[in-house]
Parts: sequence; structure tokens; C-alpha cells
Amino acid sequence: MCKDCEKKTFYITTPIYYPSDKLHIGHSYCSTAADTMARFKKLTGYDVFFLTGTDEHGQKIERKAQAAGVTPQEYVDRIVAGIKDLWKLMDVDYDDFIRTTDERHVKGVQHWFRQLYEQGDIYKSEYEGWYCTPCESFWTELQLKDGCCPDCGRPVEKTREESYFFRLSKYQDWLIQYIREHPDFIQPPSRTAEMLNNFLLPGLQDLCVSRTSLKWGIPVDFDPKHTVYVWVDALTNYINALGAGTENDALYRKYWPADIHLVGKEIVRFHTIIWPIMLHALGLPLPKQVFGHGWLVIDGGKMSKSKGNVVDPVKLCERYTSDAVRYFLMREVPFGSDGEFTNEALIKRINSDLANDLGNLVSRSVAMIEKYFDGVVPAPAEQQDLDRALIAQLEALPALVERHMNALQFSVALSEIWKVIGECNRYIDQTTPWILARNEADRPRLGTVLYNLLEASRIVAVLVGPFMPRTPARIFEQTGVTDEALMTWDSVQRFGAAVPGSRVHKGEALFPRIDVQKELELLEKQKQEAAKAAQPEEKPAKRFEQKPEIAFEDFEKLQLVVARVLKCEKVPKADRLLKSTLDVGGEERVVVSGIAGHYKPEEMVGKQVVLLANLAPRKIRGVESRGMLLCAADDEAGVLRLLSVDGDADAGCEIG
RNA sequence: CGCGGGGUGGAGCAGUCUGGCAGCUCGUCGGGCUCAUAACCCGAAGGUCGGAGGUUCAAAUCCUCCCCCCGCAACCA
Repeated sequence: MCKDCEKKTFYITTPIYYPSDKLHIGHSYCSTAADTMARFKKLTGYDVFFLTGTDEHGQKIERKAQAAGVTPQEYVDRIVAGIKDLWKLMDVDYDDFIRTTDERHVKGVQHWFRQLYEQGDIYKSEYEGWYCTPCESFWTELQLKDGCCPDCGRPVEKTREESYFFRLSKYQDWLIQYIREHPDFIQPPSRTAEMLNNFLLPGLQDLCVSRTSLKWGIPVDFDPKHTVYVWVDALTNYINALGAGTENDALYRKYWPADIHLVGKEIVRFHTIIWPIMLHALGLPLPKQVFGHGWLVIDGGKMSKSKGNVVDPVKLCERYTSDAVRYFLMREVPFGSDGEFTNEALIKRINSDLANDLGNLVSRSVAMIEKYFDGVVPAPAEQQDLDRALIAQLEALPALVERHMNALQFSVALSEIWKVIGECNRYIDQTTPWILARNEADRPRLGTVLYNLLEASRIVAVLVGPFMPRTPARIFEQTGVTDEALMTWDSVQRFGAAVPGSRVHKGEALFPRIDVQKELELLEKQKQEAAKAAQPEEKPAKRFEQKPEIAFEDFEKLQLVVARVLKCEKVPKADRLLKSTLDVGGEERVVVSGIAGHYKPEEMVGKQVVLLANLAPRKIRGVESRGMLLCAADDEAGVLRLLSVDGDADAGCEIG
């Protein structure tokens, strides 16, 4: 509760997005939801604070910047500018935008880190391990293979990497109990079980919260060779933006704890395990709810740049208006589940819901007032049963919408509104105003019907505002509503506030119909062009990273031989593994490879392949693998192809 | 038996907790209307609710087993 204004407060956040690339429609989805919720709460009288931002540190950004030939800061500055443009375009009207490179955030992270360290919840430990100089990698005792590097098989040196650790383990029991006592904390409820069963109940390990190898990040202020590692950096944005822990913490005192952290399902884990424990350790209250929404999937799979199926929200908004895109995002998919994004579904929604149902309702209502009453809103006469039924539905609607909104059921709230819109269209058919217009005696009745329709449009306009911020003004313009008091939440609780005597103005169609066939063809063409255009830009950045030079003797250590696959089967309980029996020229060998996603066992049989024969044997999923099949692999592009020999070469033939 | 989610007319989904004539949107077909953005309204066709078994007067819904899809985890030498 805000003491100064007597309003209840509402604090909602989006995740801070990772600005390694332009954002896609999935990010728009989350931000639209947060913005819609924020607007709804404002409309219903809350004092709202809506935070979004960007998570700008880490190796990936460091690398991207390097590839682009700019500093990391320059790199993220450019992307962030694009993100802010996108939110402007989509009417995502945040109250604050925090960047993890902001001074206030850096100070905050250092402050919390130090506090946790001073009270003993973060401790310095020597992460003892083994270092493989050529691979520049650390390995634990367990990871080593015969005392050598599991990556390259070479000997390793014992070293210590100093790290800071956060005592997650200490708070695990407390958190389990907290989650059990607060069933609403993690939403939707199915996620609660997931977190408990997969992570909490098996037991938490202390979390490594610093790195010495990472440069692009926030230094630990009392030990600057350490950089604060991702989640301590990222998660605290939610309180740093409010000035928590500083002298200027009025916002923190006013808005914390957050009402909702809206997050994608992939990061629910960090927000419901690490974050609550950090807050609890710091003695701060926990957010009231973490809501994990689903993903927009395309062709049944995740969107990814390399698949070339990334949907650009800028293009869609420019073409269909941001209101239409926002409506689609909130209407099409039940919030919390995954949902399919297709151009066809988008266009169909725009046509049937926005153009045919809502747009046309306003259009025909206004047209009749122009035609039969010279554009002047008539006063209603006596309401009949038919009218009263419609009025009752309209008056029940706001509470219904509010109920679903409070459960973040955006799609359900919208479908309730659209039920009533459908009812209005039906009402027109039932009352047949064009017939009433023929008879002077029916004029009062005609006026009543048209007044009711106009008032219905007003109510719908108000309710639809949080979802489609630009649409209400356009409806008010056409229906002649000018008084701001008629645009409020209060004003739609009771039917009948619209003022007779106002002038309507038939304008352009609110949502013009789209020719589905033509549009789909056009979008398909655009998509292909975009995919083509993305190729050359993508290539140079994806060039392999040059490893340190090796001597010829190093190469000679590798024994590569031609082999033929005799038998092949799946390794049980391992999705990606195939176990192949090879003929290596008079010798049979079993090799396990992670290629099941790309080759079927039966198509492997008879294949001529290239085997790294003198690789140290290793047990994988209980099967000993003696060697490695060579493949060309690009994880990002989803490419994995076995190497073979050009022409005939007997099994066992050496390569070199 | 690692953890979840899902399988319902052509497409996408609701209904499952709390058993009771199987519902919505889109599409298809037929009709109506002419105020409207060829829109709107009415009607019809179309489903053995993934499979098998069980409980019950009654099962999409409860119980048991099985199959398939999708995430996460594991795994990728």
C-alpha cells in the first residue's frame, strides 16, 4: 500500500533480456504480457511499477563484440537501443529499464555480494582441480580419464582455481518448506512439482558465484580479480532498480516485494531456487509470485536463429499494427502453456476477431446512427427483455475479466470479452434496426437499440485497452466519447453512462480485413529473403575458433583409420547415443557416439567411417567406447554428418 | 521404472480436480439478412475423447497397464 496516495501497489517485472542479438517474438510475448498486466492494474486503480531491462555481461557478448570488432559496451549499447525501440513500437510502457552495466546495478551487485560474504553465506574456496594447458580447461578428479584430460587425453597438471561459493545447501530445507507452505509462489502449479522433484529434493550444491576467467562482468569489489558470475549479477536487478540497499530506497520501500516476476519456463529454476535463497539470506522478503510462461514454438520446435525460423516482431507490428500483434499474442495461447506461432493463425485472428467481430460491430453501429439519426446519439427509451439480457452480460463483464486477469489468464479474459462482442452482433440481427427504421412509430425503439450498441462499444473499448492500448481512443473517436470520465474502469461498472446527443464519426475501418492467400504468400517470400540475407552476415561470425598451433608430432599421435559399421543399436536410456560395432580390419570394436539424433541404427550398418582409433577408452552410459567416430558438426545449425573416405578403402586402412 | 507436460470431429483448443445427453474458435456445406469491413445471423455434416482392461446404474473424467509426441535432466569422445 502506498502511504501517500492510498492506492495499493503492484510491482511486476520481465526478465532482463540478453542483448547478444535482436529480440524475437518470444521476448515480445513476455513483455506484452507484463505490459498488459501493468496496464490492467493501473486501470483498476493500482499504483503500478513495471520494470524491464537487459542482462549485459558474460562471455557470449564478449565474443560477439569481438567478432563485430567493437567493445562489449558498444555492442550492447547498440542492441539495447534496438530493444527500446521495439518496446516503443509495441507500446510496452515500462516505468524503468535497468541495464546490468548501469552504475546503480553494479554498485548494488557489489553491495549484496559483500554482505553475503561478510555474513558467511558466500565463502572463498579453493576449487582444486586439474588443468589441461592446451585445452585451457579445468577438470575435477572425477572427470579425468585415466588421470588425463578427458578432452584430449593428454596429461594434466594439478592446480587450484580460487572461487567464491554461495551456500545454497544451507537454505535448502527452509526453501522446501517455504514452497510447500506457499503453493501460489510458483505458477503455474505444475512447475512447483518440477522444481521440488528435480532440484530441491535431490539436494542443492553450493553455487560457484565468481570466475577469474571472465573479464566482461562486475568485479568483486574486495577481490577484483574475481568477476561476479551470472545469476547473482542478473537476479538482483529486481531490487537494485528500486534502490534497495542505498540511501535512496524510497521505491524499494514502496514496491518491494514484487507481486509478479514474469519469466520464461527455462529460467523458473533460478527465480524459484537461487533468488529466494539469496533474498532470504539477505533478510529481504520474497516476491509474491514467479510465473513461468510457455514458449511460442514454430513448426513444433523452438525458435532459433540457425533454423532460420525466428519471427521478427518489428516486421509484424509494422505490417499489422502493434495492437493486432499484441492481441494475437495474448489471445492465441493459454498463458503458461507453449503455443504454436504461425502467420496463418495471426491473420485469421486479425480477420475474424478484430475485423469481423469488433471492428465491424463498431462500424455498423456508428453507420446506423449516422444513417438514421444524422450522427447524433439517440436517447434510450424503455429497455425490453432482449436489451436487459445484453445489459446484464455487459455489467457482469468487468468483474469476470478482472478475475481471469488476476490469474494471468489473458486468453480467457479476452474470450469473455469476445463472447459479449458476439452477443452484440447477434443482438443487431435480433432487433433488426433497419426494419425499425422504416416505421416512424418504431423510432424510440430504434433509438434504444442503437444507444445500447454504442454503450456496449464504449464498455468493450475500455476493457480492451490494456491489451490493445491504441484501440480505445479510435473507438471513442468514432463513437463520440470525449469525456475522460467515460473511459475509466469505474465508468464501465454500470451500463448507461454514454451521453445521448454526442456526435459519432464514422472513420476508417478499425482493423481492415486481410486477404489471407495473398498475405501468406508475401510473408513466405519475406521469410525466405530474410533467411537468405541472414546467411552471409552469419558466416563470418561463425568461423571456427583457431586453437593453438600444434607440432607435426602432435598430429602423428592421432591414429585415424577407416572402419566399416557391422552392427549398430541404440544405447538404452540415452537419447543421443548409438553403439556401433566396427570392423577395423581384422578387429572388431565397439564405439559409442552421440549421433542418434541424426542417424538411425539401421542406416549406419555398412557405412564406411573414420575412426580415431587410439583414443583412451571410456565408459559411456555403461558401455565401453573404444575410439571416436569423426563427424562434421555444427550444433547451432543442427548439422552432424559422419566423415567417410572418397572411394574404396579397406577397413583398417590408416589415414595420415 | 529420472522429472514434467500433452494425445478430444480437417486444424487449434476447452472440458478431467468435483463422473451424468461431448463444447468452443477456425475451416467446409446449406440457408437468412442487407445496418456493416463480401462482413453479420441461423442451421448442417464431421469425433468409438491415443490403446487395452477395471470400478460404476453411468467414464473424456476415477483405477491399472501399454503406445506415441514435446520439454527438462542425463548423455554427446
